[in-house]
Amino acid sequence: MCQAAQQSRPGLDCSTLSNMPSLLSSLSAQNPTLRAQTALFPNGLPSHLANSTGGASIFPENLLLGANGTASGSGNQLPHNPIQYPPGLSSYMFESRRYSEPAPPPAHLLAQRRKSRDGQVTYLWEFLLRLLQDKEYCPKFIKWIDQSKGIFKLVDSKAVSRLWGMHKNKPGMNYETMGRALRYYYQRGILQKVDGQRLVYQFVDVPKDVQDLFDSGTDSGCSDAFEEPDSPPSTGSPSQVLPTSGHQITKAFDPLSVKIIDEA
DNA sequence: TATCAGGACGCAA
DNA sequence: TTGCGTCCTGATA
Repeated sequence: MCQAAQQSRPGLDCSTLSNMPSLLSSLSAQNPTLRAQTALFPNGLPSHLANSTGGASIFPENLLLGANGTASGSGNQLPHNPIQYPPGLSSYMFESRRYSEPAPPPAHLLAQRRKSRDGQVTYLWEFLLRLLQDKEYCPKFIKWIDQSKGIFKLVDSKAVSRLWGMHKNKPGMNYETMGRALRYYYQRGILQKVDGQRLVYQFVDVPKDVQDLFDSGTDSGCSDAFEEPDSPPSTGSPSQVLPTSGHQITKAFDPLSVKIIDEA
C-alpha cells in the first residue's frame, strides 16, 4: 500500500504509513457516519442536526458512502476526501462561518456550494475529530486528554501532520504548517491552546450534552487512561449567542451540537 | 531542537 | 470569500 501511496503522494513516509495501516481504509472504506450517529444519537439525529427541509440527513449525498462502504477510485490511490462526517460535525461544517460575517446563505445555496465542491469540503478540526474518533489513531497518534472538555493531545504531531498532508494532497505538510492552521482556529473560537502543555489543544466550549455523550461510553472517541490532564485551563468560557439575521449560533464552537435556531 | 504565536501573502475551491 | 498553506520572525521550553 505504501508503494502505491507513494506513487500518488511523492515524499510519503513509508515508516509512518506502516504505523497507520488502516488510515486509508478508515477514511475511505468505512461508514463511520452511521456508526458514529448510532453511537452518539441512538434515538436518532436530533432535530437541530437535521436540515430544515424535514429532518432528512444533513450529510450531502456525495459525502455519504454507499451501503457497501466503498469509495470511488481504483484502490491504488489515496482517497482525497473520503471522510464521513459524524453527526454534528457536518452540521457545524456547513452552517459554520466566521462570526463577524453576515448571515449564512440559505440552505439551498449551501447545498449548491457543497455540490460545487464535490464533497471536498473538509476542515482540519474535522480531520482531528475523526482521528480522535478512530481507535486506530487514537490514542496512538492523537488522544483525548480530557474528552469531556474537548482537550486533546497530538501524541505524534509529525504523523498527524503527515496524515493531514496526505488528506489534503500536500506532501510537504508538517507540524509547523498544520500548527499554523490550528492557530487560526484560536481567532475563530474553534480551538484554544492549553497553556503549558505542548501539543495539547482544546475545542472551545464543548457543551454539556456533548460531554454526556462522550462520557456515556460510546465508541466515538478514546482517551488514555494513564494520562490525567495535567492542568487544564479554565474551561468556563461562556457560551455565546451570536445573532445573525437568519440564525442564532449559541456556541462559539460547538462541533457536535451546534444549535441553529432558524428564525425564518 | 522542537514547539508556539502570529503577521503577511498566496492560492484553490 | 473562505480556509488554509507557506514563509517568516521571534519567543520559549
